[in-house]
Amino acid sequence: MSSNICTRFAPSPTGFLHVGGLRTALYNYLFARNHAGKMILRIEDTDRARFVPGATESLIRTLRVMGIDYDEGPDKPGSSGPYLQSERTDIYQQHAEQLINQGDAYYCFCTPERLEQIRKQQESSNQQPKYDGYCRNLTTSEISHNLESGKPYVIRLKMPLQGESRFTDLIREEVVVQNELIDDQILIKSDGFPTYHLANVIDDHLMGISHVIRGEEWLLSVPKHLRLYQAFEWKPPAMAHLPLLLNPDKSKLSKRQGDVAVEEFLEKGYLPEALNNFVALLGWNPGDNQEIYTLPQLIEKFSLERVNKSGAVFDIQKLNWLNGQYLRQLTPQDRGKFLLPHLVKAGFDTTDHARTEKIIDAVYKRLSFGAQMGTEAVIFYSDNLVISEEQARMVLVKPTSKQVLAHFLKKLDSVNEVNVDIFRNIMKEVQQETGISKEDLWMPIRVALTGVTHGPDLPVVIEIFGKEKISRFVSQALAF
RNA sequence: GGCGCGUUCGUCUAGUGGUCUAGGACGCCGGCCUCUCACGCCGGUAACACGGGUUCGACUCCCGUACGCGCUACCA
Repeated sequence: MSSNICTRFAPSPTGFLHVGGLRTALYNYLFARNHAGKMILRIEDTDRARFVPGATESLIRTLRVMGIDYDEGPDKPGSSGPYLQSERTDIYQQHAEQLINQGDAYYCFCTPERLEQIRKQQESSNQQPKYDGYCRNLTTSEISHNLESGKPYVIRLKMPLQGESRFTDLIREEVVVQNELIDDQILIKSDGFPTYHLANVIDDHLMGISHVIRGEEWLLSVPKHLRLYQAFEWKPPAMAHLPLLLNPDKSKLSKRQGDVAVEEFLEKGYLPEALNNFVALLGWNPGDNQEIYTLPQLIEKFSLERVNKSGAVFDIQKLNWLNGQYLRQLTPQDRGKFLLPHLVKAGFDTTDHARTEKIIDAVYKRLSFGAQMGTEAVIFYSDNLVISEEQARMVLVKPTSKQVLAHFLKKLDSVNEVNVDIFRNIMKEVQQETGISKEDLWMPIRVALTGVTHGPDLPVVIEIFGKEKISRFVSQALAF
């Protein structure tokens, strides 16, 4: 780890890891590893009102499952800690004071009510809402009087009133913002905690972050951050603002339109590798025609230059396809290990290991994700024939079907057990005796055994069923 | 409203002035395999937002318009 490249993923503990957060974390990880640099996990928990107990632990757990193996974080102490911003308040306080002393920040005693009022005024006159600078020029005696009388205050950044801020983003290139439009951002809230803007600048500097890779929603606050770096006389890190992940209707990806929590995808039986692969390709592409990449391959190929500028729709269909690809690539052992819990979750009896293995083997090619095990394997766990679809019912009422079923049952009675060879023999004999073949021959048996017109190969099904169950089901079908 | 960012098949994207009658993938449609569905294989459908420039030549460069999204909090 000889390079000076260092990235960070800095979520706030307000809930589960979001797929958008996963992508941000992944890009930070890929970039760091690609440059033989390191990555830090920092928890931005300065908003006490939105803090969710357990969220930090959940975030850490999910990142671990996803294989995003950062170098330092709350659970991995290193030289840059502490990694919880709530444990760094002294640092922020100290730096805020420095800013005040330098004249780069000022105390503001305005009440929320006054702030609300000026905002309303500005909005009604179609102006950009912005602090009016009332406390910018308070005299020192006014300030000390307010302070001494215990008046609540915040500390604000003193932004230049004119000129422009320009910076180069690694993804968006040149960005220019007029300074007069930038608010005197609150740096320290009245509860003494810093806002994101102050904390992230101080931490990024102190932790030696070389590249800030985060969502596009932060793009317009970069000038404020740059002003801070300037005031502290620090070298700002390189910036890369990622395009947003979108709902199918192109709005910002949200819970309202399907799942967004990584844990939920994991729960449903999506493989971490597939999720990473999919999410990596949302907004970035290595330029070849490959679709499936291992994590090491992603690391090797990743570059910020190839990150797109525009938002990407999270297309569940493609994820399903990709996850199916990964599922089918698994070794039989891994497949069994991965799919078994979903059989259990569906409430099926898995105590017979050999049988369970056969069932998994019979259906895995039909799955996009693990939870589909419940519907795909249900045919092996029902005790009675249930005809649930119209198509299946139509098969059974055909006269030829009754004929096939009757002959089949008679043949079945003459054997002691059923295996693939015996089954095939019986079918051949039924065909010869009835003159019925192909679909008219096989489909009645399929429907009689499974209740539906689709499913795994019949020989596979009959071997898992066994003679007794086959006989019972066919009798039921005959009586239908 | 103001400001910022963006705009290639329905979706993810390749494309960095001529190789584009625009390539790949998902989806969809058709075919093969087959008792069925799925898998797999083969084929098809479908896009440069619009208008001006610049240039011998624009998907590619510039400007404008439209549309989308983001920011506009004592939230991150």
